[in-house]
Amino acid sequence: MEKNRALEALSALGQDTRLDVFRLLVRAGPEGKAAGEIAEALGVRPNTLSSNLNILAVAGLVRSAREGRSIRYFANMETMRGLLGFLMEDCCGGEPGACQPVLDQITCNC
Amino acid sequence: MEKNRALEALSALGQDTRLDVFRLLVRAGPEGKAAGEIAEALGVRPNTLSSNLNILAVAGLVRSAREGRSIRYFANMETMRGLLGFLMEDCCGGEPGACQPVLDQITCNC
DNA sequence: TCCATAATTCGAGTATAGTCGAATTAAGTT
DNA sequence: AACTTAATTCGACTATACTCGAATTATGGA
Repeated sequence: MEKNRALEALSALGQDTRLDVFRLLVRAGPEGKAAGEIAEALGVRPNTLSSNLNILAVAGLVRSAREGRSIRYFANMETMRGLLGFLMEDCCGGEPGACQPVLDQITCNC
Repeated sequence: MEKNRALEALSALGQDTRLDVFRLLVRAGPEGKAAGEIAEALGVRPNTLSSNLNILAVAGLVRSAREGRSIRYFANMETMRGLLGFLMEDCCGGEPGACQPVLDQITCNC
């Protein structure tokens, strides 16, 4: 991932509502959630949510698919992957092995 | 890492100059870099840099140590570790194993 | 002590981001 | 076609973030 894409993703996630939205979608998994469901779950107005969803979409962190009159949103793990990779680039500069403890931390319970 | 700390770190990194500073310090490794060196390397004014360094420090992403009349800054990998862990929390919601490709991506050349 | 250098703090100006109400588009229903 | 519901777009307002020049603090040297 190039720097500008990473920057876009980071600043997209660095905002209260959007971080909530993204995490909600990550937890929702491949089923995703409709915009209305997200709005209700998080207690944000539809138009505000729409604006934030768009920012996440432009950043590549979510994608959407129409489903009847709803639009369903999904977390895009591909971009997440690129972002984490970017953040760890050159992590060992000067001290080989410095990043191992960092990597060890990242485990999940699946 | 709790959400507010993650949010602080993400929005700190979601800004052009600060992302550059952080990555520079990550690459600098345990030797770190003096504020003046950073300012020169990135071509930012000392006071602007100072403000940005402070934001990174409050977010826990860098720490500093005085050295003569310079102040030397270091990337704080501990916080980085917490942040990555936070972002991957619940990553498998709904689809066990969904996060494995994400984790596989994060390797470094050390 | 006086001066020079490194970095920070302060205050102001500008730009950007976030939210809102209202209007609009899109899809399904009757 | 007229109506309802879901979501988005639009325009305006407010708050926050970023950067800057000037002044200040802190350290080391003459």
